Amino acid sequence: MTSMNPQTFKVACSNCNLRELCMPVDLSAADLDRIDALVGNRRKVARGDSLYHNGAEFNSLFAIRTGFFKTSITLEDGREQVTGFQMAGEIMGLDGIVSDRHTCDAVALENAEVCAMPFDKIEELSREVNALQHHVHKIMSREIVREHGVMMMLGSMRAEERLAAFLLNLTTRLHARGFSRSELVLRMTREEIGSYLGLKIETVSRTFTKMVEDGVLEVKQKNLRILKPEALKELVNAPAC
Amino acid sequence: MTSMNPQTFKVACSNCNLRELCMPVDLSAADLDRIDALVGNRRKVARGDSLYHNGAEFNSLFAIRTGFFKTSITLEDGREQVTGFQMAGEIMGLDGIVSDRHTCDAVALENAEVCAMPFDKIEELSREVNALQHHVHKIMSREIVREHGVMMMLGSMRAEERLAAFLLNLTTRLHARGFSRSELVLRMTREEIGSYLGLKIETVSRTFTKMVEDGVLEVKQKNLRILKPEALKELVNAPAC
DNA sequence: CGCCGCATTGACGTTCGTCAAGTCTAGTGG
DNA sequence: CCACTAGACTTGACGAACGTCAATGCGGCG
Repeated sequence: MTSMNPQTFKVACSNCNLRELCMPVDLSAADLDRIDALVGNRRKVARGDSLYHNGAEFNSLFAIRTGFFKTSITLEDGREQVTGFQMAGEIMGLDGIVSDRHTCDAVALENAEVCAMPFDKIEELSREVNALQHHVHKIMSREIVREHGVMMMLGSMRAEERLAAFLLNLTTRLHARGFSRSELVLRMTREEIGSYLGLKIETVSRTFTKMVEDGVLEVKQKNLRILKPEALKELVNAPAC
Repeated sequence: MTSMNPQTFKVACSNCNLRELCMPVDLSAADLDRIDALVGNRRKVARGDSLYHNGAEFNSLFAIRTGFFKTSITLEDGREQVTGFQMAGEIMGLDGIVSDRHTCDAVALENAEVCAMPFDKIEELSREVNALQHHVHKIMSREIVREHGVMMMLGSMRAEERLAAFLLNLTTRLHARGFSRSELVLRMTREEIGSYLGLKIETVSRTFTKMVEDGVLEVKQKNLRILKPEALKELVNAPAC
């Protein structure tokens, strides 16, 4: 066990390889040091465990260092709606600011590590570091815009368009992290994809099958290869989702 | 024309009756004065006109003083998705922060008046007034949580549930502004309701008709009366949408 | 009055959900 | 090493919910 986590050196924003994705660029060395101090502690979350859940006290935002999460809300009758999938460099927990309590569940879909950033410290520091202040605003605005895209998917697209938009979104984000544009491994189940897209698992499965028959995709379990990216794009006239 | 707008006195946050809805409470008189200075200029928007549109340069957030808006995004093929309806005291334009451009269209559904608040001034002042800083964060977080509710509606609810959730949401917000809980006037068309709820206009119409037949609603044009609020609530197990 | 936009209603079609059976894979334990 | 099992996924047959198309109603306004 001990050998699994040999890193005893301090992992700071200043030497984190996700910095461009996560934190503002163009900071002075002094400001960078102060931002390092934001990161209270790092925390491991095992696959299947939750980072926070609906109703829990909100204290911190979380930056994902490694791993993959889903966020979801659940109705009283048990219906679950996945509201998003998050990967390395992305920020979680924004939903908790308004009421000092988290309003959704965040579950790790693979073993993950996050940086916890106490929100009162973020507010304190962003009064002094303008770039941080604006960055926080941008992160929240980006989330609002992302959700507009999801609303467009759910409200106006048919099953095949939704799945195409979803795959293009995933590959775009993975490519920004150095992965292939054409090959990816799904970290979520078909059911979770369906919940996110407002479709039942059978419809997700059938839509994958149709895309394979059309020569657009290769599907082997959770491994996907996109054979015709332009065909996917044609299925979606969407803006930036 | 001149007699239609006789108010030549300065309308400031400090004497605005929407203050509790719009701005932070518990401010010192001095801070309130500074917040007054945020409101650059007021602007009238006639019914059918747009406050901003997709692609336009982002400078300001807008607080609605009077009137009613819709925001929407449009695909290249013309499909429109209404992303929200906004009423007095609510803040518009958050989508523009991330890219310095607005990413949706905001159209007045009735004659409206808004306060334009230059965003750079908001950032400047919120470095000094902590309550304002936290308030801005809360507003953005609240919008994110609201959109989670919309995703739940679009992804997991049937037509009747969606309409019930929509009506309850409207009456709740109207009641917070001093209007009746049981009577309301729809400012939007059936088609706009449908776009927001991911339904076609015929389905919206039929669902209204069914609710009337069930004795839940009275519908006369855009005038609604809710006869059985508990029946509406039973249709929705939703959290806070 | 007559037009126009919005809304309603009916008949019918399509998409997606439901139900049920069956397959595949990974993991477990004999 | 190989049955056995559980969970995830696929596939087919069928049905329900919603979309589409078309006709009609109805208020408001020039």
